Amino acid sequence: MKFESATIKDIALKLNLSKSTVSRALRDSYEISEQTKKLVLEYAKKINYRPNPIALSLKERRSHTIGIVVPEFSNNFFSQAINGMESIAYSSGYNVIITQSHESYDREVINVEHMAYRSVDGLLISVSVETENYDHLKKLHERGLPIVFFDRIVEEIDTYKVVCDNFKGAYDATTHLIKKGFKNIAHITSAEQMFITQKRLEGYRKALEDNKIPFQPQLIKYCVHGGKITSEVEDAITSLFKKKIKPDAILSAGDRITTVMLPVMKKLFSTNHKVAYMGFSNSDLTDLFCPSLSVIRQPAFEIGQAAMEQLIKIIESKRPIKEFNTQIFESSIIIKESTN
Amino acid sequence: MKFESATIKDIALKLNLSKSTVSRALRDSYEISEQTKKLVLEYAKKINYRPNPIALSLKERRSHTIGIVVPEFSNNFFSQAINGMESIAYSSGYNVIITQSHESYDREVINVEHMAYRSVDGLLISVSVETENYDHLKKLHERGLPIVFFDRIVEEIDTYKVVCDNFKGAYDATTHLIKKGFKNIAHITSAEQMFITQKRLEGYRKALEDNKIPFQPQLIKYCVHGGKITSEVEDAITSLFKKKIKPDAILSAGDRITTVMLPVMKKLFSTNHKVAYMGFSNSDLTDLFCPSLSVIRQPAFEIGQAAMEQLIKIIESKRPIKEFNTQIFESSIIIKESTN
DNA sequence: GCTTTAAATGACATCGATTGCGTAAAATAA
DNA sequence: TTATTTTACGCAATCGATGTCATTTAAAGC
Repeated sequence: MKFESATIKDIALKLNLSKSTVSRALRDSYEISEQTKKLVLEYAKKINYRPNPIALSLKERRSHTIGIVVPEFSNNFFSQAINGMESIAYSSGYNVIITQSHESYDREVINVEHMAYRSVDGLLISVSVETENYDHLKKLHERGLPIVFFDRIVEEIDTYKVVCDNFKGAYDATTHLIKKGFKNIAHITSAEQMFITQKRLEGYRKALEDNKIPFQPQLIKYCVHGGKITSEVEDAITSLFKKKIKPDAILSAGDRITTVMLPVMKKLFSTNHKVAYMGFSNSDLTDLFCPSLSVIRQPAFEIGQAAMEQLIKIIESKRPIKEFNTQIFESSIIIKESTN
Repeated sequence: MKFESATIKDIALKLNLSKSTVSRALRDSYEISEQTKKLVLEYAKKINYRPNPIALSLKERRSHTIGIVVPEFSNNFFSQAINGMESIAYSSGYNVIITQSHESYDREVINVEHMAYRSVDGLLISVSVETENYDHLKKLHERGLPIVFFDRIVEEIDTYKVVCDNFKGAYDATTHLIKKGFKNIAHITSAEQMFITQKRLEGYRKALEDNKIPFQPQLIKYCVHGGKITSEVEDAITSLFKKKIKPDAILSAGDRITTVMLPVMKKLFSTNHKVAYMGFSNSDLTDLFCPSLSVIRQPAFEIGQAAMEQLIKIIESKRPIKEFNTQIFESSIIIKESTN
């Protein structure tokens, strides 16, 4: 099955003109007489002519398409960020292609390369939890592909980055828990090597320190798959509650971990085990939970917008940009029943 | 900023060969001597040569890319369906491009046309709630673009379709509510013109009929934006509870409506207003709700897989396919506290 | 009536890769 | 030795659109 489209050649043949003339008429060139233009435009409309973007991409080496790679869009933070990106892209005349890495390094490499070699003018990416080697991105970046990182950024590649103040988010949340009287605050977080994991941990530690609560390493649990695999969260929780000093509160880093943690707790402790919960989450549904969940919410839409704006700036700049900054957005903590 | 890649020409120039020879060597043609092949392959590897997919698409009029258009991927049904589609596409050597219509007819038209004219070999689509005119799809379909519909299908276009048994889903859910003793079962549903809305309503009515419960039209409320706008759900609920016969149960059609309905009820009736809830939803979080939610769950992943399989079948078939069928999957009802 | 000049249009190369056809050189057959 | 076949490669067209550089035509100038 093949999908055929009208081309400039069809118009030229029909009207007994050359391809060049038709092309110029369509682009409203001053060199073409009004009469001819009218003729061409009318016929083009009649046969529903559309320029073939593939041919244009080949010629112009531009596709007006931007690639987005996120771990998963069932994660609300990412789907909201994508909405922000789309809003900017569409109003700037760009289209958007989206793929998921499913937290897999291999899939991320495939997607990134497919997009790069397939035409995108630039790339917005939040790396997978597995990604520790950045060669696939470095290589493309060095060869001139504009890249902007958001949320899960790669420190060692010098370009624009857009993140949330993860330190402060975790600091504020931890402080809130401390103020509520919790002393043994566990922190279930994502893979250790991730930049945002480190920042969140720092915020957590600083809050403890500022409140003169000793840091207990055994209260920190890493989930190497970012909570994608339920059992890792289960293992983390099990091992936390095996210790003689049991946590009275849990701070979770990441949407996935937050939402997986709750059913796991329910499953493990059928009785009303009183533990406070607080977590990073952009889900709209946490209010409906039992108990309703206190969360750290990130301005995902705005982060997406900012990242897209920066990327388009790079793409459209005439000369290579040398100075890059990192935009930092504030998250907000929303207090509900789970930390009472 | 431009992103430059090595081309066949670069290799040809360097090795003093013609482009054709290089091309054939890379494709391991029998016409090329082993020696030359080795030379070319080695140099290609050295400079990290990749064929330019844009040029290939132009030439072959095939892109090995499939377009997916869904209303929103924050809707779990769609994100799960997409995962199913990706799994099949990747293992068949296709890449996938995804866009959201955001339940907007205009955006859907733009996305569909962008994809069609941009290169996709085929299209998987679930139409937006606003879409009542199908010309944008008909036009492309008539011109030979392979299209497969899933979930929100378009009846009047003759191609493969993959859906859930919406009639049965609604029938089973309503039957369950009736068996639990509920008599005044309201049905809050999506836009009236949608095929799945009609089927679900039919299932609902049949269940009433089979149980000798009179159908009350005032218990049916349509949300023309499919619940995307909170106020429409609020209005629906308000008007339901204004009547003298108040509903004792609500059956909601659609993920969005289901999850919006609950906070709205909470907001409108702060006291413990005892109403049973049941709804179509593929969210993983409904278990955490207060009360945990009885749902009709659709096999979204499998639906996505099936749709992609059918599409690839059309794309790869040598001769036009004339006979199309509609695959129907069973949904399952999961009983929790909200219908007790 | 012949030259200059502007206006309108066409021919052709280009972007990167593929491919049908043609052909020089080498190998084989007669 | 000459004729034929095989091997190994190059040329050029193609896909759709753009842009440079002619070229034609007509109007204006002398």
